Amino acid sequence: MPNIKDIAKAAGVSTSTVSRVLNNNPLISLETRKHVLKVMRDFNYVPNSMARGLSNQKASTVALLVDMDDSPSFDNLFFHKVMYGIENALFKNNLSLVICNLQASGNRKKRLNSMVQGKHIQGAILPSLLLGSDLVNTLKKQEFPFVVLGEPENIAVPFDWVDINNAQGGQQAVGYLIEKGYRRIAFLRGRKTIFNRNRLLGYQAMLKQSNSPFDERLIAECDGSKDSAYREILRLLTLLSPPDAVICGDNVMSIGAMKAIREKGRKIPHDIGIISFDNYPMAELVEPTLTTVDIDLYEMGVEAVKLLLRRIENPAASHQVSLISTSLQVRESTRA
Amino acid sequence: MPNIKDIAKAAGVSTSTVSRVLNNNPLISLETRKHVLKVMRDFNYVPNSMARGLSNQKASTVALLVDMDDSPSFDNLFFHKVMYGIENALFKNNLSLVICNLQASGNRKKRLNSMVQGKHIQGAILPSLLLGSDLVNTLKKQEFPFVVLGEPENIAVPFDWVDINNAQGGQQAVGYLIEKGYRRIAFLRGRKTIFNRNRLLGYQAMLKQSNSPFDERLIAECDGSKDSAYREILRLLTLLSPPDAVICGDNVMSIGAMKAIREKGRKIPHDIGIISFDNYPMAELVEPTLTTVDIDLYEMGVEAVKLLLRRIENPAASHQVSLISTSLQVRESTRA
DNA sequence: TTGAAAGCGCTAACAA
DNA sequence: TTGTTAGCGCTTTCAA
Repeated sequence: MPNIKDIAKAAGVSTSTVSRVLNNNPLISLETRKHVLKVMRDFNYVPNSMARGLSNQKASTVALLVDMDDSPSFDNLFFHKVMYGIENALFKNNLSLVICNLQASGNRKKRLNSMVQGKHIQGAILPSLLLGSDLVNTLKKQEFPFVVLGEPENIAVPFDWVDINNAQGGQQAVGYLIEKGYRRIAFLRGRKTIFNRNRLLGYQAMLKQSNSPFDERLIAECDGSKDSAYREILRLLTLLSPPDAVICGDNVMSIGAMKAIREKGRKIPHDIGIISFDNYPMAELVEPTLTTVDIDLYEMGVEAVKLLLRRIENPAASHQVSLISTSLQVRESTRA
Repeated sequence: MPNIKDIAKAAGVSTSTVSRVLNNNPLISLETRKHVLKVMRDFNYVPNSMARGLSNQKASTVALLVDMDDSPSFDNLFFHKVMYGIENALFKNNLSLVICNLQASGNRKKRLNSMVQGKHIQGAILPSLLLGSDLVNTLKKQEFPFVVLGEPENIAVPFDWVDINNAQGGQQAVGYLIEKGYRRIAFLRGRKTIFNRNRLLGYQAMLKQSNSPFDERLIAECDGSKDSAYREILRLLTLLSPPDAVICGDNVMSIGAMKAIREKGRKIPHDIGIISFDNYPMAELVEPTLTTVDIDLYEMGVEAVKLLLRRIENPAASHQVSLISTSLQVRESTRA
């Protein structure tokens, strides 16, 4: 396996010249560059990433920190798509992605520290869920570049983050339902997370904007499970003036909601319309298929990398936030 | 950030002594070792991974190669769980996991080559799906350590691989159904993959073993979609002597099957029992909930790492295969 | 049981 | 525009 010396010798130049070619240094004459590149190709030369990293004092990897013990956050397609986006964006920048599992069961700080201090990674991307333990402070103190996935809650220090524009999603759902003639739109909220709150805020904002009355009784809170959704919808359907449409926090809740509606003898989408957040495969497996608020998680990953690279480039830059637009995926659960 | 010199100086020893302590070299006296360890702790010292790697001529990472473009293989919980197992097992061996996306759209060989030759990774784990292009040969030729996930098909060169014991799963399903009094057991096979074939083989083996008649007409082939499963089951139910139980290739097919059974007015599990392969969340969301053949993907990841480390340790070792046991997850879709 | 020093492959300051 | 050379932080051989 050839190294830079071999190339230099074969090309009849010094190692620094080869290095410059490698790094696209503009000082090199076109002729020399071409020649060296040819030799590299002939030798099938690939620079040693560790030597490069050591010399440059920076790794060529970025970590995606996750808590794999936390199934709801890790064990779902959400994560996959984000990861896909991240990997692709990193690759385009000659970086590679390392997955680092910060389980609650292990010593998170220690593990992260060994990655950071050990120069294993150049930056990190982590879900806001992981912020609880004072990881942020640790990272901040070391001036280590990182970006957070999902709007953070109650964190004093400022940092870069990216999230889905959940409020916009709520607005789109309401707007579409109104457009289709639904009038009493319920909102089935899942766990008390910040993104569910934002979705609700969007819902309220759109009702107001379209001069529709806002009825607090149409907001149901559940724990995100199928069963709790089922119970809540049954309850809503016994109201004096029951809803004629429901916006569900996610696909799982939608299944509980649909069951309740079916049992009450109402027809979807004729009597009651449903829009669900998220767009998992099951949205197309149920009957009728679900109209969803689709969230572009791939793009969210790409954006996270963008922010991270910006931060690495300029550690002192002002903190930035990116929100990814949502879009409606119309299927059968809303009137045509 | 302290380096090995700082530690050496502070401890009043040479850098080689510090290095020996770092590497658990037994030649170091207990006293010296303790002292050096204390200084390390005081300084919060973490060795630079790149310097180590450069010196040792080997990276501290292992790559999981995936094709993220291929949704069916990547975009599912299957992958998550395997990854979970891999990460954990690697971590226990002071290795970290890098995700490398070998999309069909990109130049796979080139990308892999830059990882391997660039000393970015010490070994690789890849799904058998990726073997098509002659990646194996490339890896083999370089004597690069790798392990394959999933039984390979038609590959001439031998290598280490690990898979779920699918045949065993088929046997368990049949055995349990027979035990519960079902007599005419249909097998709804998904795409023509090797693991579906193995499941079918297990099915046949167990029928034979329990002296149950094997009726070819009870084997239905479909493309793995809900709709094709629905059609096939409808067809089976019109046979002169229709099945009283169905083994489905996966959860999605089960949904189509259940729909067909419901429409025909048969009751699950009374009239017809269902067992599904895989154990996705949706198995618990449908009604009745699905009895499944659970596959331990976490363990499969762990095992893959075990084989990989063995190969790294001893490149000339004989090739090994590991099959992970399946287990039955009993729920409502089979008689109690 | 420990230390001195060369070397892993690359980069960059300085010199030419 | 290119070459010389001193590191980057660690490991390991050889000598003591």
